Amino acid sequence: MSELLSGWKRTGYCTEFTAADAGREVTLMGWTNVRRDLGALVFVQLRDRTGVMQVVFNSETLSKEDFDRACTIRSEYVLAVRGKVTLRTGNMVNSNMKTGDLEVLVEEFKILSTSETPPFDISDECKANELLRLKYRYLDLRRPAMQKHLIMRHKIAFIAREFFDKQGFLEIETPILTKSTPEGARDYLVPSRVHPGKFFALPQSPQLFKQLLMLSGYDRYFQIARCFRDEDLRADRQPDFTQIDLEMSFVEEEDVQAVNEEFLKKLFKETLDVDIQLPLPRLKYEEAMDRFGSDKPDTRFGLELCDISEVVKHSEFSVFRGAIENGGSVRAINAKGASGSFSRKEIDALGEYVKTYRAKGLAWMNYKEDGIASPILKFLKEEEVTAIKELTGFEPGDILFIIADANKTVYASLGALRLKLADKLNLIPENQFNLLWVREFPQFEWSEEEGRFMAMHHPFTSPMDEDMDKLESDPGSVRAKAYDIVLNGVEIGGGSIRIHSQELQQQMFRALGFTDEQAQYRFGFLMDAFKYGPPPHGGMAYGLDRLAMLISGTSSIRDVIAFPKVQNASCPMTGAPDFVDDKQLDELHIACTEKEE
RNA sequence: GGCCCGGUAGUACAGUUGGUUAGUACGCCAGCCUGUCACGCUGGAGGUCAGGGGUUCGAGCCCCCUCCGGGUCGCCA
Repeated sequence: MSELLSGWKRTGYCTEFTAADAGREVTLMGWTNVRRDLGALVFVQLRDRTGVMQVVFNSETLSKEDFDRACTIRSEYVLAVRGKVTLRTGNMVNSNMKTGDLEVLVEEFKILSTSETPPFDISDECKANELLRLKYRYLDLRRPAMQKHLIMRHKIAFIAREFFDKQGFLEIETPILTKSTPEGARDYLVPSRVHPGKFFALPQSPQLFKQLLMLSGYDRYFQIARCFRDEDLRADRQPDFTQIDLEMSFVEEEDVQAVNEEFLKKLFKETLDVDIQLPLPRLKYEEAMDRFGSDKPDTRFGLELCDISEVVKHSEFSVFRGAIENGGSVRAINAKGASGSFSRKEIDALGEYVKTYRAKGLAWMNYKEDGIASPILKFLKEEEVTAIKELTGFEPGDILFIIADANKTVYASLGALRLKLADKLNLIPENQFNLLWVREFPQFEWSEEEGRFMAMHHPFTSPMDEDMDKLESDPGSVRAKAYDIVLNGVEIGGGSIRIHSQELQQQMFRALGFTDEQAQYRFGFLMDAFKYGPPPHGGMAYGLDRLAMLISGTSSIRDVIAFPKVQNASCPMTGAPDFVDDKQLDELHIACTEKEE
């Protein structure tokens, strides 16, 4: 059935032609988007990745045999048509189409491929559920919206390569099969055939290799690097994803940030024609948490947090007093003018919402025209209410939401509530791109599960100079030379200045509770290398997928990945992961303990 | 692992209080049609109501379990 090209060459893409081409003989190739059969006249919209062109099969100008053949054309058939570009006039013009003033009158054509009826409509209006689209991803990718996303992703990667190349960065590949570094996320493991019982790990990031490249003297490195983390998925998280990864030698924090600000400026100009003002705002971690309850604050709107602990610390209301006495705090968000925006039922729903973040409850005060309505008013003294009003700017027409708990819980729940409120109150402006740096992250994070401090960024991050002496005496208060780049409340990248002193690195491993033997076993190659003159260095990495997602304006990372995985980390199209032959397992020295029918 | 939402022709949905033969639109198939462009007209085919179990005279609808998808908390150095 499929005909061969036999020397036919495509003149150009479907949308490449204009009125100036009228009369020109052209050859177009593409997929049948829409067919309209009027009996003795058949219209087909021919589609390629640029768009569509109408081609016309006329029974008067084609042989009967050819016209009958044209009548067999169906959706998604692949055609090659030869004919004359012709102007459409009068009501033949379709002003909704880019090529609506043109059509090609077919003189000769080939049906290069036939197609079964696709399981869903290949168009942007298609509402088929995502699982079906992912099962037939190759068809889903024909939709203009998906093509637009992948083209944008390409553009971002291309701009990155162009920019970093011009800045003297070398793109150097690092291994995909590498050594497990269990400090971070779970590793994907690959069994070794030649080393029974031993495993490679897929890289969570090229971190150690890029540091070694600095030691080797490649003082500006970058890579568009595939990374793998065996953790649960989210709307903005895939198990295999791509980083724009870079590292620089002989630099401090500001140097890394300066180069990257220029990159971001270029990126937003060339993708969205948005002008980014430099330098970008810088926010300390502590301030970000205090004001926004988040280390990746969305600064496109207000609703900032307000600490009212001081004025309620002696309150008779035991929930408030208790939280403070236990080392926590009481904080509030004043939703200005939102008094009438929430029914009692909706407020209760917000209370349920914050429980997701382990808050025990949500206190609120609704300042109506006739006074404050609030379930907690009876517990508060008049001067406490007055003080709260003063601190938070609480006025008639406002609603105040208050959470009292451990700081971690207060930040998480109020930070989430802040986003929820902004969404409900339509406070988030469109087409605004707020980029900012968050810096001075804590070096360590206490892990209840492990019963020890863990590196918040990673174990190779340098502490801040002024906190160096507290590494052992007070690890919890040590700040790191670590920074994240945040766009509209999404962490799109992060990095740090690394430790380049062998002694300090050893001290760090000890602070993290590793014995020297454990450190040697896991990171010995790095420690060894550091004996040979590592330069001061630092860098960062962007999540390319997230960047593409935000720049494309979609809310799912799957929209900007050609072949993504679903929530249980499987691929509906290939069926991966899947069982393998016993023979393969034998060769890998793996005994299979679990197998379904 | 927890919580929330969802699963009905190829697709998107409707389906009343549990009650006769499960509907609508698009798509598909056939016929007619020379200017369509959301083509039109006529006719037709198409259902494991996710799967299993239960309650009931009777289940798409109620209950339980399982599977699958989405969101999220934990997790993600």
